[in-house]
Amino acid sequence: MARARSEERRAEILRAALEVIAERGYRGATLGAVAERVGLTQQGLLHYFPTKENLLVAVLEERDQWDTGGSGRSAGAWRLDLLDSLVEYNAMRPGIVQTFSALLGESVTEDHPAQEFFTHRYAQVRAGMASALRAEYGDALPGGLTPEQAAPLLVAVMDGLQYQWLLDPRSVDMPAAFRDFLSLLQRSPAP
Amino acid sequence: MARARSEERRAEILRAALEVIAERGYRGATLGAVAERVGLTQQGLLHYFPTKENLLVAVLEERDQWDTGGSGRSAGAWRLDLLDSLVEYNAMRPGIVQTFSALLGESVTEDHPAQEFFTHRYAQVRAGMASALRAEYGDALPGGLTPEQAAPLLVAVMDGLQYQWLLDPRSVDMPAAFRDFLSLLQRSPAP
DNA sequence: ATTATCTATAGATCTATAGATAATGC
DNA sequence: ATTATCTATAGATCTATAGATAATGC
Repeated sequence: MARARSEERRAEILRAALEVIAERGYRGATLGAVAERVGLTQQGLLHYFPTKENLLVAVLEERDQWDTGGSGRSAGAWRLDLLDSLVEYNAMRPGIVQTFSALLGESVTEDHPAQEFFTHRYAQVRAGMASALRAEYGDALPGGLTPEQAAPLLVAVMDGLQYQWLLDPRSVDMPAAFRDFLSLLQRSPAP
Repeated sequence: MARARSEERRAEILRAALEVIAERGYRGATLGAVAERVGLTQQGLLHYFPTKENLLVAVLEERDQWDTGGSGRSAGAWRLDLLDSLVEYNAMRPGIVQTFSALLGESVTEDHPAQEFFTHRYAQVRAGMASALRAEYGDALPGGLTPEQAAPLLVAVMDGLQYQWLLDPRSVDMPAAFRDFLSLLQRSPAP
């Protein structure tokens, strides 16, 4: 029972951390703000996550697990037809998108604790996208591109659209724009 | 002469601020670190920029001027054939790219002082890209897209590639990937 | 015993204000 | 007079450690 309680607490804290990071980034987030959200003192929170960096790592690990579908499945296993719904789903969760967009932005600064996470993750995702593209369209894509060439573009579009959408949701229809990009990757029907 | 000295000083400070922001983001940057880089005390720096936010605004304004080519020309006037060289040029200035990628990331967090800058800027850039695309390719792009639909994708690819490249320059050839994207926008030659 | 929280607090920083001092321009 | 810088410092925070106290599990 105590174990269950404790894990609930950790989950609550992670949820609160996600929110606070969305609002202020990792560097701007304070342990006190996270603690307050779950009704703890800052020192009480440190009982669950001994350092601030520790808390961030836990947030990232949770995301990793989410991406791999909870199972041991590698994060590289994407299916193109599901990407669409992923983007649609993200458009309904601005909070999560904001958290990871803020972290991605911060991660390019020196010695940021999320740097390795993102570097590793993108390498994996690019590889996964390439194989998904190959499965769907074969080796030859429009513009003479290979799946390996298209993969980083696919990832870039997803990330880039998130920033435009977060900054100005009324001007950018993220899911529609993403579908537009996918249609660029299909052989245009013979005119 | 005093005026000239003063403006040199301001320019030095802006350059230093750009560096420090690249290294630690805006929230992580300290006035002390910027001051030290130009041989001033933190209080001495405040003589030129009375608040930290003031300094950031000056950095953004400088960028705006850079984008508009120094003249009064609006930031919306892009030419597609120059985008290529812009990306190539950026690939040689990781510092600048890092500064603005870090700021873009932070700007999606609450009340960030660069939020308005980026929102406004992206609206302008999307419009400019759309008209550049129309000038180059007419109204009908591959995949059945209009220039207005392709514009946000173009911007997204540029931004997204920057993150992937900054995180892992050896795995991502940013200029090549960008050219790949441009080739998707051209009508594929009849097979 | 172990776990969960709290109070107290050390030790670092950070921004910004106040006011002094030196240097420069008219 | 104005401009450029400095020292001193107020006032806020922030992370993390130490150690006490209460609650829970065996």
